[in-house]
Amino acid sequence: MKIDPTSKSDLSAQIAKSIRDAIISGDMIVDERLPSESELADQFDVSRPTVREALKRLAAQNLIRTQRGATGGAFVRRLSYDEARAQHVTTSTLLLSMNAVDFQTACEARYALERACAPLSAQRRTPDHLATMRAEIHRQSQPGLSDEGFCDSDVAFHRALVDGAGNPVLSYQLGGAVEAMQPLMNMITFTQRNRDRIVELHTAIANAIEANRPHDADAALSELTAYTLTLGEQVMAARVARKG
Amino acid sequence: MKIDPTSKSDLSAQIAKSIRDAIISGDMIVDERLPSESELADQFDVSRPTVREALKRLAAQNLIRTQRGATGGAFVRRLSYDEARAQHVTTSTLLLSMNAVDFQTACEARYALERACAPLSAQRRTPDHLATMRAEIHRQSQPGLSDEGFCDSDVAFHRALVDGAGNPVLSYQLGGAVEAMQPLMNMITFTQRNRDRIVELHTAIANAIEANRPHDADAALSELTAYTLTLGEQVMAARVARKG
DNA sequence: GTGAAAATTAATGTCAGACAATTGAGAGCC
DNA sequence: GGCTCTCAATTGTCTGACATTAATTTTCAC
Repeated sequence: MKIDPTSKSDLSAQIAKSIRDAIISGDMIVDERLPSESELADQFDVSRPTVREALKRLAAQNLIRTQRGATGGAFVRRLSYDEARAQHVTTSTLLLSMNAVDFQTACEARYALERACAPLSAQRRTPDHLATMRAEIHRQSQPGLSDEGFCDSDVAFHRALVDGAGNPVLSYQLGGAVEAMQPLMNMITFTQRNRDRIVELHTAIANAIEANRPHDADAALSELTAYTLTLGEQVMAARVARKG
Repeated sequence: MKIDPTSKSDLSAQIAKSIRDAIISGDMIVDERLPSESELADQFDVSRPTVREALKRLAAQNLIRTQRGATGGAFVRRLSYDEARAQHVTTSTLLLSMNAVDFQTACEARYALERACAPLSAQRRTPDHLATMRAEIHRQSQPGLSDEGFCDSDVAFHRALVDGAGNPVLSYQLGGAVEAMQPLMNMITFTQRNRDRIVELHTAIANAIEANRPHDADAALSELTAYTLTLGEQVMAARVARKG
């Protein structure tokens, strides 16, 4: 294996790319062991620290895991749904916080995605999913619940709704999106929101899911969208009023 | 700043986490310069190579960029939509290829997501989006087009549909999903598919988007979903037949 | 005085070699 | 056979050095 010395990018970036390509293309399979750091250093004709930097890049993307000891080394790692979702949440959170996304855009995206899986959830949710939704609704109606607790419960409720569709790929995609956006939306709206109203809408959603009435679920989600948007506008108006 | 020496994880992982938290929490803002590697080494009481491994981890997640030279260093990087989507595509591709996702599940997730934004696209698409869709349809109907070219065009068509919703957050979420799944689906189905049929369905979608008829767009996408699922079943049947 | 060339400097990028820590495997003993 | 002990392989970390890059400052010819 060779590395292009005329390339502008770092050696460690090139080596990481080379190995990443091998993994993505299927040349290396899950749990396969990579050559040791010394061997890689020889193969790529670089020093061991450079190889290590490359391996750390891959580790940061959950592509490999490393083990110390005699039979240790770096191994191709199976990316689990949970890890993938965690990565998705991190990326989405950063994207939103760094790009001044306006509230309406985030809100629209979040509910558009969620409504995509509500019909499937109505059709296939297990009693477990439904029980989780009911439990979270109950938690949300406790007066002593903190704002953080309410937000967590909100995320858990919507996650149960998404998981109810019984499609892990969908759960990964939407779960990541909802988990990233819900806290941001709660941070904006918690000053203005009426918990009773949200509990009411959540109950409507749960009822529709329980009765396998996709259309009702969609309608309830529409109302929740509209209510959230209204909250956003109220917060904006309050901010303008304070400044003026 | 200090690092817990009793923790099981690597020093470089701990340092990376510490800096990452500072960025996510907003303690460090975009384009802010991190201390130099030597300074970080002093602050965390580790050697420079260890700091460098930590920085490479962050670079792999597009959280920082580095610059050489006198005024160089590591800077907090603004995560762009394109980079975020690229990361999302990479993660999704890996997840799908490593977890033996069955065709039906992937197909269902992909079209559920796409149908979520079709109504918005019908309402808001610009002439540009429509022109892109028409151009890709035309390209797909050229007899000389290679399988790879057809797949690329397919992705471009669906991406235009998603972008037509005019919501960058939605484009990031769905674009990533579609771009990751479409090639996999094409890889499976290209032996069986009928290009004319796909062009026909794409045209129906474009017509519905042009006429702002969300319901028609949804129906056409449903048909495309059903057709794709049929293809998947045919491929499976063919495989069984070969083996038996 | 001014402008271009050269030295300075501060930072990342890379290398070589060493030692520490961990862990599985096999030898040796009972 | 089962237990312990040593050993060897591998990753984790450190030290110190040099190379490379690029902005800044200085020098010096004009």
